[in-house]
Amino acid sequence: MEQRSPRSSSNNAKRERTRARLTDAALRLMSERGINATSVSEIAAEAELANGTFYLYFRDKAEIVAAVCQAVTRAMHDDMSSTRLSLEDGAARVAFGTQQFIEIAAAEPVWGRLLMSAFTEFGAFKEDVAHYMRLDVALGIEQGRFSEPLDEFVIDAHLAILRAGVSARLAGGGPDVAARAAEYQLRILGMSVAEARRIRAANERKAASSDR
Amino acid sequence: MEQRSPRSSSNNAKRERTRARLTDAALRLMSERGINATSVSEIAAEAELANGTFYLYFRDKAEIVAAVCQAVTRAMHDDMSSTRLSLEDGAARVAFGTQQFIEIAAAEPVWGRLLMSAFTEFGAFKEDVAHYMRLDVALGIEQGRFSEPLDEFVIDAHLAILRAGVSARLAGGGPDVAARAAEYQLRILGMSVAEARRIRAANERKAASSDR
Amino acid sequence: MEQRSPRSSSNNAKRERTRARLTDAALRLMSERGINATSVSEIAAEAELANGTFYLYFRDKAEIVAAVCQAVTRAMHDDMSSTRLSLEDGAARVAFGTQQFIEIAAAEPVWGRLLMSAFTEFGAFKEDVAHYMRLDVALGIEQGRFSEPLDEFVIDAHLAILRAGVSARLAGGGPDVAARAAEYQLRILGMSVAEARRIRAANERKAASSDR
Amino acid sequence: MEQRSPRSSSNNAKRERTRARLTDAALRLMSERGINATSVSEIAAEAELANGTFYLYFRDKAEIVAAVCQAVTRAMHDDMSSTRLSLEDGAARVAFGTQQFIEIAAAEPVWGRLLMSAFTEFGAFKEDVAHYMRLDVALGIEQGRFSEPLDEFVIDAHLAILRAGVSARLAGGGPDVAARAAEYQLRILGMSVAEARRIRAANERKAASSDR
DNA sequence: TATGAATGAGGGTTCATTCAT
DNA sequence: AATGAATGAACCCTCATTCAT
Repeated sequence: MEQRSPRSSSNNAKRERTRARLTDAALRLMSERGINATSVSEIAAEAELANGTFYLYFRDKAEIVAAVCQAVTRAMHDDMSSTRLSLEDGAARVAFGTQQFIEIAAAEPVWGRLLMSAFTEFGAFKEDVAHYMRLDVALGIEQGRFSEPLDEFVIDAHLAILRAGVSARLAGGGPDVAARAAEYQLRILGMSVAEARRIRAANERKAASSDR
Repeated sequence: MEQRSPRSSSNNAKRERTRARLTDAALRLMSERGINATSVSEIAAEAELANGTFYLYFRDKAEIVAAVCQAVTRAMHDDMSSTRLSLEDGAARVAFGTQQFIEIAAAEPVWGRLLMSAFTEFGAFKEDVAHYMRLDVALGIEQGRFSEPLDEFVIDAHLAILRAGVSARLAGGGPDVAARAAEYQLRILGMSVAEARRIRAANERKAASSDR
Repeated sequence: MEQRSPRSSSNNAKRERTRARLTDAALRLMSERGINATSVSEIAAEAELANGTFYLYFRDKAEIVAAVCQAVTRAMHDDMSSTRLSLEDGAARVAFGTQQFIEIAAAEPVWGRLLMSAFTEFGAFKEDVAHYMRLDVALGIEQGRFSEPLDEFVIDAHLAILRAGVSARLAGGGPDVAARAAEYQLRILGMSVAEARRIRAANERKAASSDR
Repeated sequence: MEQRSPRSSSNNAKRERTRARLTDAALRLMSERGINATSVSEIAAEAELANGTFYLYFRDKAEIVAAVCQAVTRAMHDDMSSTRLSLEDGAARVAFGTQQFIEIAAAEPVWGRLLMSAFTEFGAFKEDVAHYMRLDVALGIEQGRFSEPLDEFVIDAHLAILRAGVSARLAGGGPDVAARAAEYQLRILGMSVAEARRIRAANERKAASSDR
């Protein structure tokens, strides 16, 4: 109580660690059985914490759902960024982003499955993913690569395809699902079949050359 | 014993009416708050029936969910069929089907919202819709109108766009959402932007000329 | 309404038949799944009658249970009486009665199983069976064949052995179970092992010579 | 974190106390009205706990039934053991065990009544009691005291007599019921009336000299 | 901060019984 | 006499949340 700063800093670190234990546990469980089907007690137990401790870190169940979804979104974002942002062609970015997103979801099925759950059981989450998508699409439009306008619905359709891709991939679809999803998105944006295919092919080369 | 038929017919009528009260109540509630979030007691209460009465008409909750989804599917099907089947071009059929589906969902938002719920919370239902979709897509492919193969994923993508269309429309999107969704589907199938637009335009004319 | 007598007699016949349908149904079901586990609706359905009809014949569930138990007791009694009553030795009667009782229960497992159920789930029934038992034991005592007094407990013990015999026989025990149960009862009554065995042997001969 | 042990010990103490409240309540109620006729809510209410609390201590109703039966079995066992095992004569042991069992059941009618219920409504329990019985009977057989073989049915008959004894005693039968039940068992096993009576008499002396 | 015992509303389901027809 | 639709209390069980320690 006297030495405020050091103590509270260590406390903060501890707080952070405990919080992480909870979100990790929640991620694991919700990914496996779905968001709604995961109970607060199960989360606490998985985190090796007492039932009531949960409420020292989250106001209610909704709050941890939000936190976990955000965490996964962020983690996926971290796993992606490097190559994608180096692409100057908006269309290539859109395609590469989608393809990578799906591949990461397949490589980390815990993330992927949570996302699928979040899409259907936790509305607020959608916006998180849509954000990045919008940026890439906007870039492509600016560059005159796409004929479609940038509005709500085009993003909705994009997201829908992304979801379908993740879902199919998690359900055992081969890796070409990712590339196809990307290609479909380009077509939706108004790109010709030939051009979309070219970008897809280029991306598949890039994806193959990057380690993961 | 003599007046068998009238009696049992009146009883049947009553049974039918009560059953309808239940499915109607279920439709209303599930449409509003989602399938899982609607409890059997709520349904019974909304139907102004005692809790236990529910189980005289449905073995369990799953059964009424199935019944309601089936009823809505059937109602939508009835509202659609006539014109669509008269179209000989598979591509036109695909587009017309999607557009009409979305418009009906918008005209009967109670149906539409239930469908959205059913897509995510009642797996069996998806297949019902996918079935008709597959037929139309197959026709188009046979006619050489599409370049994409007819496989799982292409249907998944199709359904995803349909869902996005219904959802956007229910959320307040204008009527062009329906036409756009149809157009996107055609593009996904590998049709050129111009051709897809042509079919969309033709469909919009047809839709306008049919009363509903 | 005018011709009271003929009508009501035919009605009585019909009433009786319907009542029998219900008790038969109850017997079948309760025998299979136990008394408590059989519901009134199931009984009515098995009797091909409407739910509510049941209450025109029985005040409540307890009443049909009583009726069924009584009916079975009576049926068993009818199946037994002839030979047993011709035995003049009380000890032989006791043994023969028990043995036959168990054998009939094994031959008509529907009866047997109901009895087992009734013993444990329907107290009042016990007295029905005890009645006949008491008579035979009393006779033996009068004849000086047994050393034990005729009181509550000796009858309880008797019944307990009878029950154990029926139960073991229904559970797959061989036919010697019936003879052994009878022998045990004689021993309980104070008869010497040798004498009890003699009577058992004599009974087994009688049982073999009677068709059923 | 430092005072782990005291804290958790106090918690354990509380847990133990609450659990005991529940088992006690269950014992009382099940003893009065039977096992099946006692509902979880009644148990919780009798224990002055909320409904849901029950499930923090027992997975389901079956578990508390098992726990209560086990507890009573154990309590009875603890109340018995000392003298019985000191008897070297298997026959004496059999008789003494039965007599004591019945007497304890009479002295603690709550236990006794639960046992009666358990015999008929909780199958698993029967085996618990049969186990000890078998040991004693086997000993007597080994010593050549009994002429009957040690098989399923002889144990069934034994149990049946024990049950009848407990039941009669609880229903108001005098203390000689216990001794008589024991005597009957010996007779069933093939011991002569005189010898059985001798052992009974010896046991009654022992029982009188033991405090309870 | 952390615990974990306790809560109680709510979920799905069954069933003896009543009553209008 | 017969029907069978309707009732509603009761049952077992789950879970988000609170609170004394």
